[in-house]
Amino acid sequence: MSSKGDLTRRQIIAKSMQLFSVKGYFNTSITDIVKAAGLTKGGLYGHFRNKEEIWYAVYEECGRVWKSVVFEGVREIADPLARIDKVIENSLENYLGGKVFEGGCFLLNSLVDLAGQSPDMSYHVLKGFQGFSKLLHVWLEEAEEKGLLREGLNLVEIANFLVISLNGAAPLFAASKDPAVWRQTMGQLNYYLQTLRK
Amino acid sequence: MSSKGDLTRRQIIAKSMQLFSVKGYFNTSITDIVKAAGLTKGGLYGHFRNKEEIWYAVYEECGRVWKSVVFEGVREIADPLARIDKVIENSLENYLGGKVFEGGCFLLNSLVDLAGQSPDMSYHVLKGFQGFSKLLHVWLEEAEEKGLLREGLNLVEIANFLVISLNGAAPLFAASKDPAVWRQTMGQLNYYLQTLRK
DNA sequence: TAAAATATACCGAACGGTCGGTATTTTTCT
DNA sequence: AGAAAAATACCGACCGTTCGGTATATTTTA
Repeated sequence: MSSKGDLTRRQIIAKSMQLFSVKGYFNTSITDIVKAAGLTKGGLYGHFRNKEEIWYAVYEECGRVWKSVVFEGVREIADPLARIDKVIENSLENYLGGKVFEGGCFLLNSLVDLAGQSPDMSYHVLKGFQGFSKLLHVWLEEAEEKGLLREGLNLVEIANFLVISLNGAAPLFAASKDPAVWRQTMGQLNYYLQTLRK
Repeated sequence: MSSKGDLTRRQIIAKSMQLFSVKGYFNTSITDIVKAAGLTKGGLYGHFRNKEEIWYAVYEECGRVWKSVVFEGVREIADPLARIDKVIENSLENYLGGKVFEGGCFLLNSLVDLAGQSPDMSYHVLKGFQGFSKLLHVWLEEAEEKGLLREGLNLVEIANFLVISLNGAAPLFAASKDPAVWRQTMGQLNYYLQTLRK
């Protein structure tokens, strides 16, 4: 399972994830990756057929990392609204503000980089964000059933708005490196969610 | 003033703006621009010394376009909160949802593309967003002085949050092409601003 | 006809990707 | 266990192409 080649493959993915996050997919060259991973081109192409295949591997790994950070300590929270609070906190403080990526977020970078260019790849990322929104939506419905929310709210719209706001914080934090970006976003999203409560 | 060369220059800027919006700066080649503008390389390099200079020209032009769309019909609004409402509506419905760009927003694309790569260029874009936030902040202060807002609000944080949310809508709309993205953002930001009123 | 604008032809560097060949492991056989 | 065989991992040179950019020739405009 953990043979030498497997380790190298994981190293390629890890380094590529960082490079794609900072430089973007198109502006990261195979040479960049190869240098960062301490390899040569020939070595790399023994593990991946082409550059796109590296992206898909990074995407999967990034999804795992994202889930582990964003949903940490969430499952055991009974109150669905507190669960959402926790996910927002994890997303901003730990995922974005933490040391997950050196630069901007790989997922958002990919969305911007690939939109209107590589439909297949960007579709994957978009589906991921939609899945996230869907999950928040389910939790909001759960909150509604428990009578925690005010009447007549558009839950789909609220879920999407949360995802959109979280996404907006990413590029501005990446460019400014100012923690105030995610702190203020957290503050306002907390307030916003508070206003939805009964 | 409107000599043939001037017209060509404007054409280069217009086409580059579209290409940068869709493909991003690094993944747009000079050849792409030249083909779109109906020129050859030699012709282009008579107008710009290098690719970066094209970006700066596009940035300035984009700023003009952005202002003209986002602040349309805003000056004559006396109520500062209504002014903010209008700017949000213009940003989402006309700037983002309108036909200003074929793909994503050039400004956000630049922020993502250039962050951690070209400090000079990304600094320009960041300053622009900060200026936008500052303007919203001034309007919020005006609203506070007029007694339109609840007490004890963090106006800087609110202004930044508005900019962040507007920014978050851009990549998701660019990738999905679904107008619901900006419509729902508009709905929730309207609601959010409403809760701040006295 | 002089100047401005554009086209042509080309440069060196870097791109993604391939290839033959060589270490290095891992498996198989005795 | 230890040698032989097979599979794996890796290197470094090189492919065709495209990159941003330049020098010069030709056309167009005023």
